[in-house]
Amino acid sequence: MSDLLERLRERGWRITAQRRVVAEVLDGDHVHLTADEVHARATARLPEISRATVYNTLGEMVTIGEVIEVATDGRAKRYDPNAHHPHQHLVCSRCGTVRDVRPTGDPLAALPADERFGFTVSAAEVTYRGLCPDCV
Amino acid sequence: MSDLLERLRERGWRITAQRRVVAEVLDGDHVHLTADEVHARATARLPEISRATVYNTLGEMVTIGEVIEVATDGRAKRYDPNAHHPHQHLVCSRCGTVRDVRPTGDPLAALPADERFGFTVSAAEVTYRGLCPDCV
DNA sequence: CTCTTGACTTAGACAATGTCCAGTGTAGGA
DNA sequence: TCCTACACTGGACATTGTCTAAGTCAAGAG
Ligand SMILES: [Mn+2]
Ligand SMILES: [Mn+2]
Ligand SMILES: [Zn+2]
Ligand SMILES: [Zn+2]
Repeated sequence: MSDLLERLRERGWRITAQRRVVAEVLDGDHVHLTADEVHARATARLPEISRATVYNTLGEMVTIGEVIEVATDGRAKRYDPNAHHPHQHLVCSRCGTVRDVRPTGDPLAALPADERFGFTVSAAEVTYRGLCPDCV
Repeated sequence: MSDLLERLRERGWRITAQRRVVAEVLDGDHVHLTADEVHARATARLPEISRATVYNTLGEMVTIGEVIEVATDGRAKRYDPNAHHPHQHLVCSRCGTVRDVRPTGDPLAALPADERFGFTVSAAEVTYRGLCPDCV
C-alpha cells in the first residue's frame, strides 16, 4: 500500500511510522479488519502504537476515500482497503468471514421511483448472508 | 400489537406490564427505534421499567421472529416490528430517517454462482442511502 | 380467594467499541 | 541543525450492550 502512503503525502500529510504500519497491516484482498484487529497487528510491528492513533489513521483513510467502513453486523466496524472497485459483501453467518462480491447490474435500479418516498437515492449497500464452505 | 402479546402468551410467557408497554411502544409503520429510544418511550408510560428489561424483551421478540434487528449504521441497532413482510431500508444520510421499501425482484438473484465462493447464500439485506425530502 | 413458586424485573457492575483531550514527541522545511 | 506545526500517547469519558444477584409478581393449584 505504498500507493496509499503516497496519496497521504500528496495531501500534505506527514509520513510517520504509525501511518505506514497501519497502511501495511490493511493491505491485501478480502481484508475487512476491525480497528482492534488492526491495532493488534500493528502492535506486533510497532509495539507502542496507541489505540487512538489507529482510530485516527483509519478515520483519515476513510475521509480521503482510500478505505471503506463496513458494518456487516451490530458489532465493530470493519475497514476495507478495496475502495476503488465498487463491491458488496458476502458474510458467513457462523464464523464471520467476509468476501468481496460483485452482483450483476446496479443495485439502485431495483428500487422503483414509487418506492423512493421523495428521497434522492445515491447508493445501495448489499450484505449477502449464508454459510461458508468451512462452516458447511 | 396485542397480536404480539398473544403470541408471547401462547409460548407460555407471562404477560407483564413491562412486556405490554414495550410491544405498544414498538407498534406502527416505518418504526425503527433503538433500544434506548424504546426505553425512553416506555418510561413515559411505566416510569420504573429498567434498561435490562427493555433489552431482554426486545431480544425475546427478535428470537420468536416478531421483531427484526436492523443495523443501518455503526451505531445502535434498531428494532422493527414489520417482521412479516420482507423489505429493505431507505436511510437519510443526514437525519437518519428510515423507511421500509420493497425493491423489485429477489436481491439474491443478482449474485451469480461464480461470485458465491462456495457459500450457501440464504439472505440479502439492502440499505439504500440518500437524502430525504426534508433534508433536500 | 389465597398461596406458592419459578419466571420476571431491577440496579448496577462490567464489557466492547469508540471519542476526546492535554501533554509529549517528531517530520520535514528553513 | 533547529523550529514548530502537526502527530502520537495514555487515559478519561461516552455509548451501547450484557450479566448477575436479589427482590417481585403472574398465574396455576387448592
Ligand atoms: Mn470489501
Ligand atoms: Mn423496516
Ligand atoms: Zn464460516
Ligand atoms: Zn433527512
